[in-house]
Amino acid sequence: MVRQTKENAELTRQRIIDAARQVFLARGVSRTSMEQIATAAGVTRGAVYWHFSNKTELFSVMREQVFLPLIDRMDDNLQLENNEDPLTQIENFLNGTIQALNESSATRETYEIMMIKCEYVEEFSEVLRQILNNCDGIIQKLEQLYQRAKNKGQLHASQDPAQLALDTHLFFSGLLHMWVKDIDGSHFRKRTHALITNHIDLRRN
Amino acid sequence: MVRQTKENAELTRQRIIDAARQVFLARGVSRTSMEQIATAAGVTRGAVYWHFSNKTELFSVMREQVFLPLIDRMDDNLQLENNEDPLTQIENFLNGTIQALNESSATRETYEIMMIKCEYVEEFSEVLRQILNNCDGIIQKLEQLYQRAKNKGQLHASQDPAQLALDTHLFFSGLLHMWVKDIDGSHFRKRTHALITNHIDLRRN
DNA sequence: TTGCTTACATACAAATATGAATGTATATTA
DNA sequence: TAATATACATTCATATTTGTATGTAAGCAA
Repeated sequence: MVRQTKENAELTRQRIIDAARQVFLARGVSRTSMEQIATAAGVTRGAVYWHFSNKTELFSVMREQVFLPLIDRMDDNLQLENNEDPLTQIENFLNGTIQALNESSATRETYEIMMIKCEYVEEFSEVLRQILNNCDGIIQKLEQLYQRAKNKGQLHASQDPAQLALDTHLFFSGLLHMWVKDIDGSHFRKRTHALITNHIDLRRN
Repeated sequence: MVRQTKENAELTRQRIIDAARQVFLARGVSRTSMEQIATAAGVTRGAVYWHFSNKTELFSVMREQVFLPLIDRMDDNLQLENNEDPLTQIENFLNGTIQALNESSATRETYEIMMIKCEYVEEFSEVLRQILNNCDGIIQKLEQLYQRAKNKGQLHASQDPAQLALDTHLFFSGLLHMWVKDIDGSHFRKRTHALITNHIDLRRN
């Protein structure tokens, strides 16, 4: 095969991205060579370099393909609505994200790569900054929801929405990390739902 | 310099470890070559290979030098005592760990390397397993302390020690991750104390 | 003081990875 | 349908890195 149609080329491109994800997952981003990605995708390095200028760009594309939709979804779930029950909305947001991981292997794998199979140095520090920015957004929205919950009398009077938001965000961060790291011992993954319920119930008046 | 005395050799060894930590921190573990470590330590690769058989071993030694004492310290802080105030003991444990990070740059740097500058694949997956094991220990001890707190009436009756322990562990995991990632913007690092206080106060009856 | 060992430095061989250059057959377009 | 651009494969030149092998001067034990 020498020259493909546009559509086929697009398929090849996607195959390369998927192959990259698999090799990143198995060998870590740094140890992965373009040759390994090409082989996994059933093409040569020429094809990989045709579609992506280098490994960093390929990584970015792979990441954004999974993360941008996920962030959108999270934003949606955290959107202020005329909701009678903001606390449950937060709970749903947390559960929804875990559900996304359970449902999509691409999402799961990308998360794992980003958390424990990638070194955030040089070009990759930029990614870290993006992640932190995204965290800020989530924290803000959580705070607004907690404020609403407070206004509706769902919280104890002494609780501060800003602090609650940070606490929930840290809980969620930790949860995602443990979820990802607990690969075989699914004894942790199965508990997530109870953990989330418990976390929210701690706040309920 | 060709042949050092035993003491000097030990100093050289330690210089290599310290140099490795610096280069790991700046370039990530994977991208770091033995040559770079040697140069940073002011020796040649010959010296590095004489003291350590390869990069993985050097990494392990660097890690254990910081982690084993830290884990010991954490264990101590979580030890069951005839303490009147288990909740405060947990609070002190959390604060103590953050304090260790603040006080020792080696600890801080090692944490940063392990969290965002290291890929957990192949030989390194073993490290991940150790970390998870250590987490289990912490969770168990937290649970015991929460049980004591409950017996003493420090908690609300509805709260379950096991769930609280997990929640605190996730909070703490997330806290450490954010603490490490929030390198420049120390706006987060400064809030840790308040966050910890708040987290514990959420549980107080 | 001799001989062995240590604590490195230096040199070597092999493997691996990268980016670019070039080749080429086929889509696509004018 | 001829010209051109595309979608790759192949080849090449160049670093890098690794582990080991060898060299060597000084420490140390007898």
